[in-house]
Amino acid sequence: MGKAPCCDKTKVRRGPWSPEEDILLINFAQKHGTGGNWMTLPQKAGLRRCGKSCRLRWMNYLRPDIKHGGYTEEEGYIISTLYKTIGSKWSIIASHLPGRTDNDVKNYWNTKLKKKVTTIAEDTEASQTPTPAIDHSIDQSKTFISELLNDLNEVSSKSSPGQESSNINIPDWFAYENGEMNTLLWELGFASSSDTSMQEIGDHIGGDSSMASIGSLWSFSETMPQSSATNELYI
DNA sequence: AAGTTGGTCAACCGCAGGTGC
DNA sequence: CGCACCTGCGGTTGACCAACT
Repeated sequence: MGKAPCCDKTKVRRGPWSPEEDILLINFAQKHGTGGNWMTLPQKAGLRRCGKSCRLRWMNYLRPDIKHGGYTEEEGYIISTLYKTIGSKWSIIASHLPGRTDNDVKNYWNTKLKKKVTTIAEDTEASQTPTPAIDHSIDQSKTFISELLNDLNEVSSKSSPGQESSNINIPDWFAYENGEMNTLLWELGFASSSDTSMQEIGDHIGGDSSMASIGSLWSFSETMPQSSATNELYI
Protein backbone atom coordinates (compact mmCIF):
# COMPACT_ATOMS: atom_id res chain seq x y z
CA MET A 1 0.00 0.00 0.00
CA GLY A 2 1.39 3.37 -1.00
CA LYS A 3 1.78 6.22 1.37
CA ALA A 4 -1.09 8.70 1.37
CA PRO A 5 -0.16 12.10 -0.08
CA CYS A 6 0.10 14.86 2.50
CA CYS A 7 -2.55 16.94 0.74
CA ASP A 8 -4.75 17.08 -2.32
CA LYS A 9 -2.52 18.73 -4.90
CA THR A 10 -5.50 19.76 -7.01
CA LYS A 11 -6.92 21.87 -4.19
CA VAL A 12 -3.82 23.69 -2.98
CA ARG A 13 -1.90 26.57 -4.49
CA ARG A 14 1.66 25.86 -5.57
CA GLY A 15 4.59 27.88 -6.76
CA PRO A 16 5.97 31.18 -5.45
CA TRP A 17 4.31 32.74 -2.44
CA SER A 18 2.52 36.05 -2.83
CA PRO A 19 3.03 38.89 -0.31
CA GLU A 20 -0.59 38.39 0.81
CA GLU A 21 0.07 34.74 1.61
CA ASP A 22 3.21 35.68 3.50
CA ILE A 23 1.25 38.17 5.59
CA LEU A 24 -1.40 35.57 6.41
CA LEU A 25 1.23 33.10 7.54
CA ILE A 26 3.19 35.67 9.55
CA ASN A 27 0.04 36.94 11.24
CA PHE A 28 -1.02 33.44 12.15
CA ALA A 29 2.44 32.55 13.46
CA GLN A 30 2.55 35.73 15.56
CA LYS A 31 -0.84 35.03 17.09
CA HIS A 32 -0.69 31.28 17.56
CA GLY A 33 2.89 30.28 17.04
CA THR A 34 4.00 27.46 14.78
CA GLY A 35 4.33 24.77 17.41
CA GLY A 36 1.05 23.11 16.55
CA ASN A 37 0.03 21.02 13.59
CA TRP A 38 1.41 22.19 10.23
CA MET A 39 -1.13 20.10 8.35
CA THR A 40 -4.07 21.99 9.81
CA LEU A 41 -2.33 25.38 9.88
CA PRO A 42 -3.20 26.41 6.30
CA GLN A 43 -6.92 26.03 6.93
CA LYS A 44 -6.74 27.90 10.22
CA ALA A 45 -4.63 30.65 8.68
CA GLY A 46 -6.85 30.98 5.62
CA LEU A 47 -4.20 29.74 3.23
CA ARG A 48 -4.80 27.49 0.25
CA ARG A 49 -1.42 25.83 0.68
CA CYS A 50 -0.12 22.44 1.67
CA GLY A 51 1.05 22.29 5.30
CA LYS A 52 4.47 21.21 4.16
CA SER A 53 4.70 24.23 1.91
CA CYS A 54 3.74 26.53 4.81
CA ARG A 55 6.34 24.97 7.05
CA LEU A 56 9.03 25.33 4.41
CA ARG A 57 8.11 28.94 3.69
CA TRP A 58 8.21 29.79 7.39
CA MET A 59 11.39 27.89 8.19
CA ASN A 60 13.36 29.05 5.17
CA TYR A 61 12.11 32.55 4.58
CA LEU A 62 9.64 34.14 6.96
CA ARG A 63 11.14 33.39 10.37
CA PRO A 64 12.23 36.67 11.96
CA ASP A 65 15.75 35.49 12.74
CA ILE A 66 16.63 34.48 9.18
CA LYS A 67 19.59 36.05 7.41
CA HIS A 68 19.53 36.16 3.61
CA GLY A 69 22.59 36.26 1.41
CA GLY A 70 25.72 38.17 2.35
CA TYR A 71 27.74 35.15 3.41
CA THR A 72 31.00 36.05 5.07
CA GLU A 73 34.31 34.39 4.33
CA GLU A 74 34.13 32.89 7.82
CA GLU A 75 30.75 31.31 7.15
CA GLY A 76 31.97 29.95 3.85
CA TYR A 77 34.95 28.47 5.56
CA ILE A 78 32.83 26.81 8.24
CA ILE A 79 30.52 25.33 5.61
CA SER A 80 33.43 24.00 3.56
CA THR A 81 35.13 22.50 6.59
CA LEU A 82 31.98 20.88 7.93
CA TYR A 83 31.07 19.56 4.51
CA LYS A 84 34.47 17.93 4.24
CA THR A 85 34.02 16.54 7.75
CA ILE A 86 30.44 15.29 7.91
CA GLY A 87 29.20 15.50 4.33
CA SER A 88 25.84 16.89 3.28
CA LYS A 89 24.32 17.12 6.74
CA TRP A 90 22.92 20.53 5.93
CA SER A 91 20.80 20.86 9.05
CA ILE A 92 23.82 20.23 11.28
CA ILE A 93 25.96 22.61 9.25
CA ALA A 94 23.24 25.27 9.36
CA SER A 95 22.97 24.89 13.13
CA HIS A 96 26.53 26.21 13.36
CA LEU A 97 25.57 29.33 11.43
CA PRO A 98 23.06 31.48 13.32
CA GLY A 99 20.29 32.76 11.09
CA ARG A 100 21.10 30.40 8.24
CA THR A 101 18.81 27.61 7.08
CA ASP A 102 19.71 24.21 5.74
CA ASN A 103 18.22 25.12 2.37
CA ASP A 104 20.18 28.35 2.23
CA VAL A 105 23.43 26.66 3.20
CA LYS A 106 22.82 23.92 0.66
CA ASN A 107 22.18 26.47 -2.08
CA TYR A 108 25.26 28.45 -1.13
CA TRP A 109 27.39 25.34 -1.24
CA ASN A 110 25.97 24.12 -4.54
CA THR A 111 26.17 27.44 -6.32
CA LYS A 112 29.30 29.03 -4.91
CA LEU A 113 31.46 26.99 -2.57
CA LYS A 114 31.54 23.71 -4.45
CA LYS A 115 33.15 25.35 -7.44
CA LYS A 116 35.48 27.40 -5.28
CA VAL A 117 36.62 24.36 -3.29
CA THR A 118 37.05 22.30 -6.44
CA THR A 119 39.14 25.03 -8.00
CA ILE A 120 41.32 25.36 -4.91
CA ALA A 121 41.73 21.57 -4.75
CA GLU A 122 42.79 21.47 -8.38
CA ASP A 123 45.19 24.37 -7.88
CA THR A 124 46.62 22.72 -4.80
CA GLU A 125 47.05 19.44 -6.59
CA ALA A 126 48.73 21.21 -9.46
CA SER A 127 51.16 23.13 -7.31
CA GLN A 128 51.55 20.42 -4.62
CA THR A 129 51.45 23.12 -1.95
CA PRO A 130 48.77 23.24 0.74
CA THR A 131 46.30 26.11 0.53
CA PRO A 132 46.64 28.29 3.63
CA ALA A 133 43.51 28.27 5.76
CA ILE A 134 41.69 31.39 6.84
CA ASP A 135 43.19 32.64 10.05
CA HIS A 136 41.19 31.67 13.13
CA SER A 137 41.76 32.41 16.76
CA ILE A 138 42.42 29.41 18.95
CA ASP A 139 39.31 30.18 21.00
CA GLN A 140 37.15 30.16 17.88
CA SER A 141 38.65 26.86 16.80
CA LYS A 142 38.10 25.25 20.18
CA THR A 143 34.52 26.41 20.38
CA PHE A 144 33.91 25.20 16.89
CA ILE A 145 35.41 21.77 17.50
CA SER A 146 33.64 21.47 20.84
CA GLU A 147 30.24 22.18 19.32
CA LEU A 148 30.94 19.86 16.44
CA LEU A 149 31.93 17.05 18.78
CA ASN A 150 28.80 17.55 20.83
CA ASP A 151 26.64 17.38 17.74
CA LEU A 152 28.36 14.34 16.37
CA ASN A 153 28.27 12.59 19.71
CA GLU A 154 24.57 13.27 19.91
CA VAL A 155 23.96 11.88 16.43
CA SER A 156 26.27 8.98 17.16
CA SER A 157 24.46 8.03 20.35
CA LYS A 158 21.18 8.02 18.45
CA SER A 159 22.49 6.07 15.48
CA SER A 160 24.24 3.33 17.41
CA PRO A 161 22.72 3.04 20.86
CA GLY A 162 24.61 0.86 23.29
CA GLN A 163 27.71 0.59 21.16
CA GLU A 164 30.77 0.09 23.31
CA SER A 165 33.77 2.24 22.62
CA SER A 166 35.98 -0.81 23.07
CA ASN A 167 34.45 -2.30 19.93
CA ILE A 168 35.36 0.70 17.90
CA ASN A 169 38.26 0.80 15.55
CA ILE A 170 40.45 3.70 16.50
CA PRO A 171 41.57 5.65 13.48
CA ASP A 172 45.20 6.31 12.75
CA TRP A 173 44.96 9.94 13.59
CA PHE A 174 44.04 9.11 17.17
CA ALA A 175 47.45 7.60 17.61
CA TYR A 176 49.04 10.87 16.63
CA GLU A 177 51.08 12.61 19.20
CA ASN A 178 50.19 16.20 19.91
CA GLY A 179 52.67 17.45 17.37
CA GLU A 180 51.10 15.63 14.46
CA MET A 181 47.63 16.51 15.70
CA ASN A 182 48.58 20.16 15.92
CA THR A 183 49.83 20.08 12.38
CA LEU A 184 46.68 18.32 11.24
CA LEU A 185 44.48 20.85 13.00
CA TRP A 186 46.46 23.65 11.48
CA GLU A 187 46.25 22.17 8.03
CA LEU A 188 42.49 21.89 8.39
CA GLY A 189 42.34 25.49 9.52
CA PHE A 190 41.15 24.77 13.06
CA ALA A 191 44.03 26.68 14.57
CA SER A 192 45.89 29.78 13.58
CA SER A 193 49.15 28.32 14.74
CA SER A 194 50.54 24.94 15.73
CA ASP A 195 50.26 25.54 19.48
CA THR A 196 46.78 24.09 20.00
CA SER A 197 47.08 20.74 21.73
CA MET A 198 44.61 17.89 22.13
CA GLN A 199 44.88 18.47 25.86
CA GLU A 200 43.72 22.06 25.42
CA ILE A 201 40.89 20.94 23.20
CA GLY A 202 40.01 18.21 25.67
CA ASP A 203 40.00 20.70 28.53
CA HIS A 204 37.71 22.95 26.60
CA ILE A 205 35.36 20.10 25.73
CA GLY A 206 35.06 19.33 29.43
CA GLY A 207 38.28 17.70 30.48
CA ASP A 208 37.48 14.57 28.49
CA SER A 209 39.09 13.95 25.15
CA SER A 210 38.93 10.27 25.98
CA MET A 211 38.47 7.15 23.89
CA ALA A 212 34.75 7.23 24.59
CA SER A 213 34.06 10.61 23.08
CA ILE A 214 36.53 10.23 20.26
CA GLY A 215 35.38 6.65 19.76
CA SER A 216 31.75 7.62 19.40
CA LEU A 217 32.87 10.18 16.89
CA TRP A 218 34.63 7.49 14.97
CA SER A 219 31.66 5.15 15.08
CA PHE A 220 29.65 7.97 13.60
CA SER A 221 32.27 8.75 11.00
CA GLU A 222 32.25 5.12 9.89
CA THR A 223 28.78 5.70 8.51
CA MET A 224 30.01 8.64 6.50
CA PRO A 225 31.34 8.53 2.97
CA GLN A 226 35.08 8.38 3.30
CA SER A 227 37.08 11.27 2.03
CA SER A 228 39.81 10.55 -0.42
CA ALA A 229 42.12 12.65 1.72
CA THR A 230 42.64 10.49 4.77
CA ASN A 231 42.95 13.26 7.29
CA GLU A 232 39.84 15.18 6.33
CA LEU A 233 37.12 13.12 7.91
CA TYR A 234 38.31 12.45 11.33
CA ILE A 235 37.91 15.62 13.37
C1' DA B 1 18.02 44.64 -29.83
C1' DA B 2 17.23 39.81 -29.59
C1' DG B 3 18.54 35.33 -28.42
C1' DT B 4 21.31 32.25 -25.59
C1' DT B 5 23.67 30.72 -21.60
C1' DG B 6 24.72 30.32 -16.87
C1' DG B 7 23.93 31.51 -11.99
C1' DT B 8 20.88 31.92 -8.16
C1' DC B 9 17.50 30.56 -5.01
C1' DA B 10 12.68 29.50 -3.65
C1' DA B 11 9.95 25.69 -3.78
C1' DC B 12 8.75 20.91 -4.54
C1' DC B 13 9.32 15.85 -4.08
C1' DG B 14 10.10 11.65 -1.94
C1' DC B 15 11.94 9.28 1.76
C1' DA B 16 13.15 8.17 6.64
C1' DG B 17 12.33 8.47 11.33
C1' DG B 18 9.48 9.55 15.29
C1' DT B 19 5.14 9.23 17.65
C1' DG B 20 0.56 8.02 18.95
C1' DC B 21 -3.20 4.92 18.61
C1' DC C 1 3.40 -5.00 16.95
C1' DG C 2 1.69 -2.72 13.00
C1' DC C 3 -0.29 1.07 10.94
C1' DA C 4 -1.19 5.89 9.88
C1' DC C 5 0.13 10.37 10.35
C1' DC C 6 3.36 14.14 10.89
C1' DT C 7 7.83 16.33 10.72
C1' DG C 8 12.35 17.03 9.07
C1' DC C 9 15.77 16.32 5.76
C1' DG C 10 18.46 16.08 1.40
C1' DG C 11 18.15 16.03 -3.56
C1' DT C 12 16.26 18.16 -7.44
C1' DT C 13 13.64 21.31 -10.30
C1' DG C 14 12.26 25.39 -12.51
C1' DA C 15 11.49 30.37 -12.71
C1' DC C 16 13.80 34.44 -12.88
C1' DC C 17 17.53 37.47 -13.91
C1' DA C 18 22.00 39.11 -15.47
C1' DA C 19 25.80 38.55 -18.47
C1' DC C 20 27.30 37.39 -22.74
C1' DT C 21 27.22 36.75 -27.89
